[in-house]
Amino acid sequence: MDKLTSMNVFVRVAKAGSFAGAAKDLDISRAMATKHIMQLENELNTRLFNRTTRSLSLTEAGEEYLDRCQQVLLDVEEMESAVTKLQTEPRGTLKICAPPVIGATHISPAMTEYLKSYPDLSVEMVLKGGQVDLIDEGVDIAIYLGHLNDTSLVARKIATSSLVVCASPEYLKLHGTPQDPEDLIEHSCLINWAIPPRNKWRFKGILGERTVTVTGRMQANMADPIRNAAVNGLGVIMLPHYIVGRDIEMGRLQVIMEQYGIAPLEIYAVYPHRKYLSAKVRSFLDFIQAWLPHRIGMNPP
Amino acid sequence: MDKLTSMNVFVRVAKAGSFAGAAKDLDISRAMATKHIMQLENELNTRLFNRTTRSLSLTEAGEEYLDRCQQVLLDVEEMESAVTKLQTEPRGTLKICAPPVIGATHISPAMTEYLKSYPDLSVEMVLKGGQVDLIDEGVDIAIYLGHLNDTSLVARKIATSSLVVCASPEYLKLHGTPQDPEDLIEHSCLINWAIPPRNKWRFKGILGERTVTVTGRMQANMADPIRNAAVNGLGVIMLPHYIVGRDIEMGRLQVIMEQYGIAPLEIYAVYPHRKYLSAKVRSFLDFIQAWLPHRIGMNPP
DNA sequence: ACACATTGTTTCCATATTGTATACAATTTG
DNA sequence: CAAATTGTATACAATATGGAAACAATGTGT
Repeated sequence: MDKLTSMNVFVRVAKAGSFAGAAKDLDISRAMATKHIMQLENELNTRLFNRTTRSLSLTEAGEEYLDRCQQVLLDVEEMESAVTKLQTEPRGTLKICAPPVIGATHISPAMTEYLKSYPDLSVEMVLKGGQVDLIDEGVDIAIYLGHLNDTSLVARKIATSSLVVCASPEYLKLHGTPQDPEDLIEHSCLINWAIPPRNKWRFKGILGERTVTVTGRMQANMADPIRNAAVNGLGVIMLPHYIVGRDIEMGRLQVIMEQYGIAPLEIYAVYPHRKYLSAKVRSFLDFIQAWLPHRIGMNPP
Repeated sequence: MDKLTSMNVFVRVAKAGSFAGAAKDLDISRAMATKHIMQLENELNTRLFNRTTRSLSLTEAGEEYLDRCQQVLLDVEEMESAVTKLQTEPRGTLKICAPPVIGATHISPAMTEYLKSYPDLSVEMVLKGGQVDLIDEGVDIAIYLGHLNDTSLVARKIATSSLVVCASPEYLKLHGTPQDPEDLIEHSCLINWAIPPRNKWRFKGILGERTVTVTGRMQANMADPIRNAAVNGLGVIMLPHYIVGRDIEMGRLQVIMEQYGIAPLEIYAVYPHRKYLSAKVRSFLDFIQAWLPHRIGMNPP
């Protein structure tokens, strides 16, 4: 009895929640399904399912076995396609993590576009900011803003977005329009800690570079509240163009200090450093790297 | 034909360098060995061995297949023992990387002691300083000195060693004995870039902490040349006790500024962040953490 | 509450596969 | 150049595989 086959049957039974369902999926008899599972249980000397003739649930051991089985099966598949040099299609589940705004506005549309090409692939998106433990959470790819100094994660720059300083017209009318970086010290600058450059805003003018440590009436770890506050006249913000572009078009926000250069925000795709990269990860990285720069209104990196 | 069995046969054949040898190891007939390999080759549509009736060599595809096969087989074994809750003995090969001096003087003896308990385990030691790419090099555990800021590697503090400032008696007679941290600026301080605190020596005296940036006539990326130079009167060094302890005992070096406190050197074992830690890694970490602090002459962390 | 349908399991059996023994050709070694 | 050893091919016995049908257990619908 091929153990890998049995493992596969096990995974399918666990997913289907029934022997009969899995048997139909795999096009085998119900009898064989039980035999495979029994074989595994005998070899492991461990019950994998709690079954009362009518309902199925994984035991604790079964839960762990399932998790690892899937990994092993994927590894084997990867291995075989790598050796056969058959560039197999991405398949399985791609779990991706991104900051909320860019995730919702850009990564997610990219995802749906990407999925069209690969019917055997499904995707799981987690939108949250800050550092994520890729391994523990089983994340395949994370999107990070700005540089990340972590040697055992691999980061690939997939796009850049220009940073713009802006405020609502009302605010500027009330407090005046800052002309120089130093003027910002007197202003209320709203800070998003999740997006570089945080509270150290660096400008490149005719006279060289200048960095201003700004403060203000509001800080947050997400871009949306900050953007909103700025629209409502609470202060000056420095955010990537992809977040405030629309507000600027609509006149809700007004760009200031355009004469100064600001190093653009760099957007990275980050993935765990593995010896062999799975097809789905490699493929999506290539895709997003080609797709994103155009949509985000900037040149490719 | 059980594919995992076939994979195992393949690995054994590759290692033995012959079908007959592997067959004897596995206690099967030579005929079966060929059948297993042919089965794999047929499924993969790829030749794994170049065989001229009398000699064997892996094809390029075979090389890669071997590498991955071993990983998969280990994973499966790990999985089964994890699920069975049988704490299986460490087995396979443990590849460990350590800075040269501590590697030769402490890790290596620990290793031989440790190996006694586990007959199925073999070890591969790489002695080199600096950062190592654990994944690419297939290293299971690396020993680092001082703090490491890499979020996706896990670091466990396994010992500390006090740092001592010392110089040869001849040097001190010739240049005088420094009494205060500031005196060091006038002295030749030999720096080892591989061991913190490098050229920023921090002392804790009655009057608080003081950090001195030292310079001197020699720098190196390994402790030995520095130690040697100091013994030969080239200057003052700050090195962990486990390196210079013997020289101090023998009178070749003389400790100075003992009245100042120096934060001890922290010794870490670092391993890749994986969801499931293999028995051999977990077990060795526990061992070294219990073993090293006593031998290195310091309290456990 | 009760018949029914569906589920997981067991039994039986034809078929396919596995593994060994043996024979054979090719090649190295003494 | 003989002898031993290697990888492979063939034949055959033992075993395992997989499906059909029977069976027992449990929800479900009326």
